[in-house]
Formats: sequence, structure tokens, C-alpha cells
Amino acid sequence: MNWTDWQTLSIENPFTANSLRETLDGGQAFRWSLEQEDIWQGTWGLHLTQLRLDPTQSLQFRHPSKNRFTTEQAIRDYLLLDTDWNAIIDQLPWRSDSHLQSSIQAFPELRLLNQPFAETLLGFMCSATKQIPQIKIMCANLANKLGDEIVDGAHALPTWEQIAQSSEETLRSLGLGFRAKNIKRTADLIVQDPGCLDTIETLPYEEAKERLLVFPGVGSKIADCTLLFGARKYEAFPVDTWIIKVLQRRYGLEGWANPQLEQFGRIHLGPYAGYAQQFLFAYERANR
DNA sequence: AGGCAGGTGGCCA
DNA sequence: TGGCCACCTGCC
Repeated sequence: MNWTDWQTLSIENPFTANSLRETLDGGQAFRWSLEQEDIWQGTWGLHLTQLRLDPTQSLQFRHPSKNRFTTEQAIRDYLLLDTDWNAIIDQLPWRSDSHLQSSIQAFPELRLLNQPFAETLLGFMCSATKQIPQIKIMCANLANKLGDEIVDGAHALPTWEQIAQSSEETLRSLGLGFRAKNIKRTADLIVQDPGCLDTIETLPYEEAKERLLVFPGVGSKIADCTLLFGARKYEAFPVDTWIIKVLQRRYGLEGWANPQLEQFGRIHLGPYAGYAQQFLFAYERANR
């Protein structure tokens, strides 16, 4: 494949190799992989892009020459390069929370992504009781079998309309397992109400979550991940197995039920609880 | 070989 | 509300 020349993205606070890996491949998105040494290749929407840190640690990108759709601005929007993350970190309660402080220090420049809402929902519906490598395989199968071709055999994730046109059996053949039934039923609901996802994305957090919970196979955790990584609802605090471990071991919350853990997260961590969650999650996984 | 994995929903008290 | 369990599939 022919690629454009590498172009440098100017950033206030550059990534480290570690924080770039954790941001792209730490479980927010399931469509990035290490293509060559130190070159990340990923897909979102109809974008196909490679990223690397050059020898001076500057972030650079390139895209297939044929894919004129991908622009620097599209990448800046996806990576949220113009968000002042340090100002947000400053509003987290790290001054009174030494474990949070350690987690933040362990992953300097870890960021949240701004992914397309519809495909964020799809990715996390695949994630139930699966580890990241398996989720990535499911997403790749969905894209290759049902999604539009971007360029030279690279495919986008399917739209919900494309999924609705497939059978549950087809979805099962892509390795989705018991998730196939709910993903198919959710696709049917979305097709019945065109534009509903666009609407949900614009609603305030509480209302948006309520609307997502209507879809079969979407519970509190998947709804929160979708809103945090696909709709910039930073108060969303996904409670997964890793965060449960953190809250039990580091915050002494053994025996608390999930709804209470969610409430603790939102109250203790505040309007950017989801960003704090990402640091706690990354730090816990790094020390497993 | 059996248990477990970034969950959810149904059923029971 | 709280506890238990089935559910696909692949990996250890």
C-alpha cells in the first residue's frame, strides 16, 4: 500500500511510547495494532491511519495515499489533541488520594479517545466477558465480513444498518458467541428508529445512559464505556472487574454492590470520574 | 480437563 | 435488593 509522507502533529504535551500504547490499545478502542516496530495502525469510521513517535518523540501520522478522506483535523479530533488534559487532571482529587496520584504518575499523557458513537457501542457489546485480544478479533471479523472497504482490503466496522441486514447465525459465525443475539436485536431496534444514536449522543449523561440501557445486551458497564469513549461523557464511571479490584483493595470497599461502587466513583472522583477511571484501570492492569 | 474472561438478564427469595 | 446461574468461545 502507498502511504503519504509522515507528518508531525503539534501537541502541547506529547505522548510517551507507553501512554500512546495505553491510549490506543489499552481497551478504549479495539481497532489498533502494532503494525511494525513502533508503528501503530488503526481504523475508525472510514479512516485508516498509522501513528508513530519519531526519534525526538514527536507524534507523526500518515495515511494511504488513496484515502484522501483522512485529514490532520480528523486525527486531532479523534485523539482529542486540543483538549487541555492537564487542566482536567488538576481537577481530579489526586491531592487527597495517593493511589490516584500514583496511577496518574504511572501513565503521564494517557488520554481519552473520541470515537464514533455507533462503533463504540458495537465494540463494547462485543466485550462482555472477553479479553482485549478476543474482542479485537471479533471486531476485525465484523469489519472484514460486513463493513465497507476503506482501501486495499482494509475495512471499516459495519454500520448498525449493515448488522441488521445480517442474521444472528452469520454473527455467530464471526465468533460473537452469545453476544450475537443481543447485537442483532439491538441492530433491529436501531434500524426501527433511525437517528436514535445521533440523538442519544447529544443527550446529557443520565438521559443518554437511560436510553442505551434499553438495548438488549447493554447494561450499566457497556453503557458507561460507550458514553465515555464514544460521546465524551466524562462523568461516566464504568465499573468492570479491574475497577472492582481497585476499589476493593485500594479503597477498602469490599462487599459493595456495583451500583454503590458507581456512585462512590462519581461522588469521590467528580465530573471527570471517567478520566480518573482510565488511570486507575491502566495502573491496576500494569500491576496484575 | 475445567475454570475463567473489561457483563447481562432472568429467576428466586 | 441480593444471590445465583446460563450464555459462546478461546486460552491457560
